[in-house]
Amino acid sequence: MKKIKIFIADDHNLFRDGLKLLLGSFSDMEVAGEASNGKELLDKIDDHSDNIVLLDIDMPEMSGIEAAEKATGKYPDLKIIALSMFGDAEYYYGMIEAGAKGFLLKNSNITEVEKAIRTVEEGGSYFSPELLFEVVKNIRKIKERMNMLDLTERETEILYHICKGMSNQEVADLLNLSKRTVDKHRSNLLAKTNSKNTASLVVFAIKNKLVKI
Amino acid sequence: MKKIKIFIADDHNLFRDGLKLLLGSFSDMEVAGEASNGKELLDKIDDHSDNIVLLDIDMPEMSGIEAAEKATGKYPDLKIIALSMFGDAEYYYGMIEAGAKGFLLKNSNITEVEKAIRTVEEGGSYFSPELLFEVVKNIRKIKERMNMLDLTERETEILYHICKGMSNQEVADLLNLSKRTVDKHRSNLLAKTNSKNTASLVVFAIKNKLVKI
DNA sequence: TTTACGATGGGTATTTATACCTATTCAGAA
DNA sequence: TTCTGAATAGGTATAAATACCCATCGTAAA
Repeated sequence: MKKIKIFIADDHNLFRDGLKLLLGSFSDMEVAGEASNGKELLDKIDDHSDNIVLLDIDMPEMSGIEAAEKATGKYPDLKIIALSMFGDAEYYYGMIEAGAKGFLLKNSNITEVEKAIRTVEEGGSYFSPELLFEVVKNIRKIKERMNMLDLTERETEILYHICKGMSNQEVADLLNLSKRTVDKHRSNLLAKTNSKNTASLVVFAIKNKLVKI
Repeated sequence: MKKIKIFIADDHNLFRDGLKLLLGSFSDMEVAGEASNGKELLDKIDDHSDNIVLLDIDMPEMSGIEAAEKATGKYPDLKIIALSMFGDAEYYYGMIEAGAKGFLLKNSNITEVEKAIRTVEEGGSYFSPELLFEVVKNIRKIKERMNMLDLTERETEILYHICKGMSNQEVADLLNLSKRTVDKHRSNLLAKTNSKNTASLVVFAIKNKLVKI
């Protein structure tokens, strides 16, 4: 009997080890490999393109989404099931775009994980119902985020430095620009995000996860 | 043989189930109960005061710290081992104050968990070495946070309005104060939070949950 | 009953942010 | 190949924020 080979990428040893044991109860599955971050996943994924990958969204070094993008870029047939905590519903679209075939909450039970693995293994898709509910609930927020998502690279960069507490002059010196250029970018940021001043701009940036704090 | 009874409180089914299986490999331990949030833990903890509780810090409804405080208030001899993700080192002091006897990262392996359980069960304390390292690294930040916690009511109120995007003049009009008074409060806020301008003040406020966004 | 501190507000000065206007260059899309 | 838009930057002006100085009043703690 051909076993379903499963690869686990999660930064928590305890979680990986526990999941391994849980999956061990299914005689037709085996955990073929594991990684504690996205980089490691990419290094180890060679010749495993027929595997199921259980991929944690929230990992250090390289986020799950970034890892998923690169992995499906390399192996388009790779079957990725994203694992996320409750409240990470906003990463849903990112993961779908990155080619994930399934999306589970860590709050799921092993039966749901089993169902997801079997469905995806057979070429289908599986998305946790609770998560879909969350997504629908947050759809307005997501739309707002999409509307504003047309910040340019430069604007995003400058927004980051603003949130770090730098003045326009300091940002200009750092990036070898004229202060007037930074002024202009900052004005455009206010307009695009519909903010009236620095304070509301920073709140907007954090609320919409444009910057990490 | 008297078994070590272990209670697991974590909001992720998968994690709980996995941990249960992992602990099952030790013949002298048994998982006597579990809860998916702090409230449930408090409801179920009755007559289990001799147990070890593995308690996740980050839970919905009632945080791990709050749950730990209430639980040790009820059962001072309760042996709590906190579980946290990397980066939650700032909750270290809160958990210690709440009476936790141990602190583990979810990144630990089962051997370390076993060691922690046995040590705490025998009346000792166990703290993950990586976590202690993190704590030392973040000690300056923690001090800063402690220093700033003495924001006055007025300052907190004004900080809130600043984060809403109001100028000093607008805040003054709203609260029937002189603009100069608001100026002064704002300066004091910058000094107390060690921020250099509005942007870093807002980031600080959000990061330290002084305002909700 | 001093003493400390929060809340209030004024004087003055500088720096920074914000709002309009303008223009050039360059790359990619239509 | 024209055309759009991003990135660059200057002129000018006002508004806002920030940094020092200072004082008064009331309350609560030492």
